[in-house]
Amino acid sequence: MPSEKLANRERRRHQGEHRVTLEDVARHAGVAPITVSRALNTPEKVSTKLRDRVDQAVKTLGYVPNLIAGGLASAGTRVIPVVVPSLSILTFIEVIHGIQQTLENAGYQVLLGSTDYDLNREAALVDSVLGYSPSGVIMTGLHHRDTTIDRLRAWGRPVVELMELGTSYIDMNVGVETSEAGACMASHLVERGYRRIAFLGTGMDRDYRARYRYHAHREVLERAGLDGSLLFQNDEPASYEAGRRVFLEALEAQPDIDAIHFANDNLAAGAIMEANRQGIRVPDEVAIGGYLGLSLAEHLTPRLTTVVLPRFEMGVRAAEMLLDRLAGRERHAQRVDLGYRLAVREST
Amino acid sequence: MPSEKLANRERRRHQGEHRVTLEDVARHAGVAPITVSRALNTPEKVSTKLRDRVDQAVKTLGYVPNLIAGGLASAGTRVIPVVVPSLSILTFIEVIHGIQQTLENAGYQVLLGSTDYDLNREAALVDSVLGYSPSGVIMTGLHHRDTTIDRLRAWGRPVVELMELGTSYIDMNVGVETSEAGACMASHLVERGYRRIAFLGTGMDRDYRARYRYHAHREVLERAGLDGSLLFQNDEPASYEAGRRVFLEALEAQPDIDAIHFANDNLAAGAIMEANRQGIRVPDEVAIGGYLGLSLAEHLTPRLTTVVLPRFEMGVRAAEMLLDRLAGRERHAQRVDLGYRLAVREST
DNA sequence: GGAGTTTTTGGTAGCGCTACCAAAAATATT
DNA sequence: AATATTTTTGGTAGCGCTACCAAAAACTCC
Repeated sequence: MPSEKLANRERRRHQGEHRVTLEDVARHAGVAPITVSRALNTPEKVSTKLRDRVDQAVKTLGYVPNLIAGGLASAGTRVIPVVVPSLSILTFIEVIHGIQQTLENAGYQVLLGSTDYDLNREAALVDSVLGYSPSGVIMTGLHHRDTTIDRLRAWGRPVVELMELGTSYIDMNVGVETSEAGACMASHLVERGYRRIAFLGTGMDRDYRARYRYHAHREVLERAGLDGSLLFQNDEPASYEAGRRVFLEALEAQPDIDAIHFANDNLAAGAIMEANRQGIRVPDEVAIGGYLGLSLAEHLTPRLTTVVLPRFEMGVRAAEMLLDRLAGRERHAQRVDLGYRLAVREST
Repeated sequence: MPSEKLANRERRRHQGEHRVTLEDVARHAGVAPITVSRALNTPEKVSTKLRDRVDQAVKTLGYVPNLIAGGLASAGTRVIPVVVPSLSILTFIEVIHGIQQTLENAGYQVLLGSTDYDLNREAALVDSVLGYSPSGVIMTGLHHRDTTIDRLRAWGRPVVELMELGTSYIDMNVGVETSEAGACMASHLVERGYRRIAFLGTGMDRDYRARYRYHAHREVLERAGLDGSLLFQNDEPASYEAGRRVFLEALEAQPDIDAIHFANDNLAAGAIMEANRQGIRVPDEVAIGGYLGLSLAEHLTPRLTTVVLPRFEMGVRAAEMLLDRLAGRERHAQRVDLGYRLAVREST
């Protein structure tokens, strides 16, 4: 014969770890739970008198709203996952900064995910973070596994893909025409009269945006009747040291190189600093151009010519596009080209 | 007379937005919902046969676990808020990187919060993120509002405070003795024979760790019979440009300064690069020391002498301490001194 | 074959809040 | 004063999963 079951109100979970709930606040304030919920979330629907009582009870009891329960009840949280390929590259750091600042000011929280340039890892990460019923998602880049694209499209909530612009994106896209940006620097070097122009990068097997810029670079050179195949790369992550190394490798392999288009400013800066140490005069002996627009570029000797990518603004804009969608506004186009600009300085 | 109420099963929320639930998976696999939950979360408690059926159903239906509901049911999520004062300062970026990589590899997600050095904002942020029933929290620094300290202590889950070490911390503390680190550089400069040593910083009204290092610097100098009051600062955030500016201000105000202790490497690097442009020979005319250990320090000409703070490792360690606590292990002490090291290079 | 133990599977109330429906109170209009 | 409308407040089932309790099945030992 079955043992006697506990009465409903005797059957409690998590014995011994009681936290103040909205129910407690309601009892303390002498109102219904839904009135407490309204006082906190839509105060304009509650009379001043009751609002004051609720606020007093919240303070007195030290109540912290359980956003998990609220999220379950309302089918969503104020969390926004931001998925980037790397947290050790300044590009993404500044973008995250722009996103985080904008979202936090709007009362949202950023859930940070890093894929290490692995699309399978990205797919698993997306599945994981969607479990938190976020309000929207911000992804980096347009390259994903088909499963990821299908999942996010089917999900039906706002998705922003940032960094490079493309013609096929899940929901919204903000960034720059990365190939054009590469072509811009290549054109600049050609117009400056350099003839033996190399492209130097690292980790380009994973960083397809750098590959796009190299392809554009190559096209510009070949259209100008120059050799576009001068490519030097290794598998290291981008760093000053990697820039230093690949710079020396390139000059040793091809001493007649008269200009170098670096895949990014970290590499270019590493090269310029090494050139300074070795007495290689930039741009007299070899011109150097970069990509990104790191603030360091303005302080080097010589100051670095670079293509400036508006990273912080990209983050801000991605967040704003998402927030507008969430608020039912359509202030932004679905695809926003932030543009880049060529900062011509002393190194070319 | 009251209108007829909907039957319970006819009364549904969120009409028109059905997502696959664990219940659907259970029906499809022909098992109870709790068996699906077990298959996904504790598979060793489910027979192979049923596990396979569940996995198949998950794939077929494209089920994504609702972590909100799971979090409510189990009184917690696998989210870890990480609260830092700024996302534009490399120090914290590298720490976040260490945290995020370690937590993500352990199946946790980082919720990113930034306080902009405002303790009131920090208090509000803490209240907000606790609402997600996180497993633990990582804070930056030991200075908080009393309300924040009380709240986190009462919360009763793991809390790690990182960056500087102290004697009073909420739960766990990992970092370095920041005053000693400041004293270390000051001692080095004194031992090198410099007599007119200035301390240069920015934003020190907010950055109390920099103030601690200055106080320690001052003590070392005065104990050596030197003038410890040579302090130059402004209110800008730390940047190469700020470093450049405050460097020129200091030299103009006190041309006899023969060494400078910078509050961080960004400032020091800005100064070195400006010195290069203006033909000021470092360390011959003025020695320069920094704090942090930025990788840039090794590439400047002259290479920067600095106190290296293990930032990435600090992040990794903070995350590991939290994870150990969550797993019921006690591999780490509650207070971990990571130590710093003085990297003596060419600039002193 | 039966008793005892362990493993596997299941039922369901509850986690905390809110969407939905509705009642009560207050205000405006006639 | 009565009626109509608007504002404010309330009841409760349900959001999706799981802790807790329990039953069923499988296994071991005698």
